[in-house]
Amino acid sequence: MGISERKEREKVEKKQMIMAAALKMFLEEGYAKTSIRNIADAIEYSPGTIYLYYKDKDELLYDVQGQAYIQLLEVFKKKATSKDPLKRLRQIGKTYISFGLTNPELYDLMFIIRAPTNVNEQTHKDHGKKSFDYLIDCLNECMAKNLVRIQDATLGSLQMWATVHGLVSLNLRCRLKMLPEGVGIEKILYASLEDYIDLITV
Amino acid sequence: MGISERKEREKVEKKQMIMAAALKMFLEEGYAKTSIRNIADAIEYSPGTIYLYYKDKDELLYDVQGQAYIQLLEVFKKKATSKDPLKRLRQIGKTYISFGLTNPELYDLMFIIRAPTNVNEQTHKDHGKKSFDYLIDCLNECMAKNLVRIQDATLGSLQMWATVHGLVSLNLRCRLKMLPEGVGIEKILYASLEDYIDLITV
DNA sequence: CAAACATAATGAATGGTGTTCAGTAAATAA
DNA sequence: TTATTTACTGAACACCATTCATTATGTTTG
Repeated sequence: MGISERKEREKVEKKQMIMAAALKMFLEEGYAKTSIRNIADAIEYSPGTIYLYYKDKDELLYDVQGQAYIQLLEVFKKKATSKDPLKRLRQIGKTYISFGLTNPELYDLMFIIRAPTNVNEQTHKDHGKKSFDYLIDCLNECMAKNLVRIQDATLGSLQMWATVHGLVSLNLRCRLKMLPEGVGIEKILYASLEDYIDLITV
Repeated sequence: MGISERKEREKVEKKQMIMAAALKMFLEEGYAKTSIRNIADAIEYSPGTIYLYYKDKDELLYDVQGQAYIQLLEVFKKKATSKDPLKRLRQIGKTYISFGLTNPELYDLMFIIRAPTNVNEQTHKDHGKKSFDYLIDCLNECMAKNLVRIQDATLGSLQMWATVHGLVSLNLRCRLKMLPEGVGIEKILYASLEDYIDLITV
């Protein structure tokens, strides 16, 4: 009997439909301003239905975060492909900043906001590791070729990630207003990254 | 007639009383979980009264943020006082990380969370600038003595701030779970800072 | 085919939230 | 003493996340 299979498929599809609607609304209006009722309205179901597929609003966020991590990794794999590991390191950094600048709401969901009750550490452990490993691998290659002044790839990756995340998140939260005006903030962020990579190169 | 003066004083005192209660509860329970009603209960006034002193919950946050910036600057002035600018730079970085680790909720209020409706850019422009200038001055002194490989003090300060903020905020949001376990996260943060300063020193 | 069962969806109800505002009480001025 | 200003109240409004008894639909069994 293929009925239970079909039902299973429909269930998965409906869950994806809910997630897609939620993601769209999170990006357009922000997580906080998107209510379960709004999502229910958008997909033309009652609020209660959403709770048949997601335990609570947090759970919905975790799913969206996982999706976002996949997106980020895909962008890395598309944009940071130079054979030269040092060039690739620059590409990774640029791609990350560009990702944060062009998808501010998505970036927010992934790295900045806090779910009302908890954080799903597993989401970040699992998905986050893949992107982080992409950086570690690149840095390891740089180290093997003696291109960078870094002893530990993990520590070096953490430092570079902290730098770009710091830049992006401070900008997203309008905490860079004390910088001299006139010059475009985006230019400054990229320049700061370039400087950082110049610092670590031999 | 000193009556209006007294009234003015009482008004200021009451506002401070509200802010103190709010700050206490923000730190204990977090901004989101603290309701105007809770604050009103704590100070034994009705919810409506709070709106006589603060336009909305956002405004209350801005006031708390201003207070927090003052605190941060005071810690800098107390803990980062070495005559040697390079040592002072290390002290500033350490102090910042320590501030974020020991006051996670306060750090959250200042640099991570978003007020429901807006961000008061002026708060960060004004208060933030003072702390940021403390860093710029230090870096300028390092540059004058040819101690660091940095061309632009503002850009250099931004980079260093991004690094420490990145470290602290990623940790606060449990985004460092992919790091090898066992080693204390705090140690790693401080080590990462040390590495960074080693990088920029001549 | 009809009855029994399983699944899916509903939507009102609960207990919260920020915010407003007509009404009241107290302090001051006339 | 009366009038006026000021401070405060707390019920009311429109929302929120979440729950759950009820209903509707689809599937299986006798």
